[in-house]
Amino acid sequence: MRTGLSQDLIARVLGAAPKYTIAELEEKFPPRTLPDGAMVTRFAPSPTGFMHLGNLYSGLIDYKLAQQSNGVFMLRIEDTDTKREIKEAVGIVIDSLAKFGITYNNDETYGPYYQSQRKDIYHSVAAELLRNGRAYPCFLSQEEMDEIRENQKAAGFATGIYGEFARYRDITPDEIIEHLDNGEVPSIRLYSTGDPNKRIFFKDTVRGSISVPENNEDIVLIKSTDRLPTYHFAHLCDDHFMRVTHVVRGEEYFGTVALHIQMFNMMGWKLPNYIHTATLDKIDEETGKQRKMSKRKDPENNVAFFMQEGWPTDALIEYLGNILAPGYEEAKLKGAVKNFWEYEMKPKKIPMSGGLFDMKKLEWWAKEYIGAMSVSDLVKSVATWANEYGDEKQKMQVADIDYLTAVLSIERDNPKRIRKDFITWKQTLAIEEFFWDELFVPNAEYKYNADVLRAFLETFDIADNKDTWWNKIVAVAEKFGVKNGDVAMDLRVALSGRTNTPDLYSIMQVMGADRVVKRIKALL
RNA sequence: GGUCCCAUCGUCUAGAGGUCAGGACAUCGGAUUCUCAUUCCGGUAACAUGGGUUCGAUUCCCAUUGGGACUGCCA
Repeated sequence: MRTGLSQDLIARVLGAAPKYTIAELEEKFPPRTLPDGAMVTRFAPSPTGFMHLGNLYSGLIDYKLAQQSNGVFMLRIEDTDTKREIKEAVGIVIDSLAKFGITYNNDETYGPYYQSQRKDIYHSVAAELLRNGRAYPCFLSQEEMDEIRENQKAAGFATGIYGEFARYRDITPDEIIEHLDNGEVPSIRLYSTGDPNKRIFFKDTVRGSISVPENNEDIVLIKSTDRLPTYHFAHLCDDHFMRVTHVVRGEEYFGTVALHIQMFNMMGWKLPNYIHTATLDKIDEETGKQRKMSKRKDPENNVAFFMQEGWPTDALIEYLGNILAPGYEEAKLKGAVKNFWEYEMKPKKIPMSGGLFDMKKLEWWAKEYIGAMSVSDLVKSVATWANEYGDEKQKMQVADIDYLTAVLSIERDNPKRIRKDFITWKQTLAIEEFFWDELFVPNAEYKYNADVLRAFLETFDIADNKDTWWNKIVAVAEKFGVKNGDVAMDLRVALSGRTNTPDLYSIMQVMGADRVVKRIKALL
């Protein structure tokens, strides 16, 4: 610990006098009164322009934990990196959460929720640290730091500003004033007294007891460039004053826990529970090796991709839910719960090893999910998607809701025989295209038996029930000495242009007599 | 290089000091069906390696190997 700075100097160092004392902040953001066991969590993305799967994954844990414990789930925007900020980004996050049914509760009492608007809080805490000698103003320039790092690397030392490399660690008030008079803006650094030879122990909710070396780096608390806090300092201030009980974050933060514990201890604040989640991986198509999902190479890493492609958002929730709460799938298959929200996840069971994102399994969840939908819900989902994301063709397909409903009703009446070939809204429309004359592509490759088609047409009556209809097909087959299936195939291809379709009778019923006759005649 | 985390079928996982190591997806085979999709039945498939501890280890400990994260005035 070093000698603290005077109030005047603190005001000069920070650019302005701090607005609050710690006691005032404690009063302004009182401990929450919640039922026992209630968890307070937050989803805290930095607005980088899009939401990726990892975001959704950890946000889902946050939300679920709060939801099942009658706690509070907040959305906090970590917009302290002014260099990388992107305008539309926050809207994308909010919109994505809404689409996945994740709602947050940003109570005014604990706001504001944009870190860029919480400067007063950070500066007030920093002032306290400056006052009691736990932090100091640092005037190291970017060039100096680069040089220090290069030298450290060359000498084989750990990089960073610590010990002898922390040149301004013991700067005196007079020297500070000198730099200030010079027009320099300092960063505020932690005055670390940690000893890397000593170890610090903590409990991670997922990984259990962990021991790491103490932190000895004089990490930056307040940046000189914009006087905004770094992630570490914002984490300390925000998660304390927002009264967060469980901090869910990616494992990339694992290495900085020692620092965070150090800061919480320094302030005498209660450490939140930490849940460090594993990254979502995929197999690289080129190398065949497992790796972290990447923004550049993997379009499916962007949740916007799933919405554009029309994946049922709930299916994605189910899939992700089963990953973060192993056992959910079994519970659902057994009928113990209806959906992920009903399943109680155990924080301790969140997997700690990297999971491969498995598109095949996602497809399965999607098929199951759509298979369980009512026709009207299915129609609604498909139409809503087409109107928001679809092209002209897809919008046309959903224009006539009655016809769309008829098309999508095929093979959905028998609960044991629900077709499971729908995966996404987009793909659903695509495989049904032949029902629309504008999109129907006759099959020119297929060798039709014109006699069969002609014979079928002669007896065809749209009013026939399925048995009568089938008997007529059998009769045609006998007449020409071909198999029943061959007749059906001729008709199938004639009507749909495809060799694979759902129930033929249903198709004809939905298409209507005119369309059936017209398409067959076109081949004669 | 340093610090830290992880390791059960192809994938996601369950599991306990003694189990035929269980499930799901994928895959393969069979039955049903006018094709496809369904549905039903069945099969293949795993405890990374080496040392300990123990009557006994895949389970506990150590090492090795492999994978991952971090090592920024980014979060």
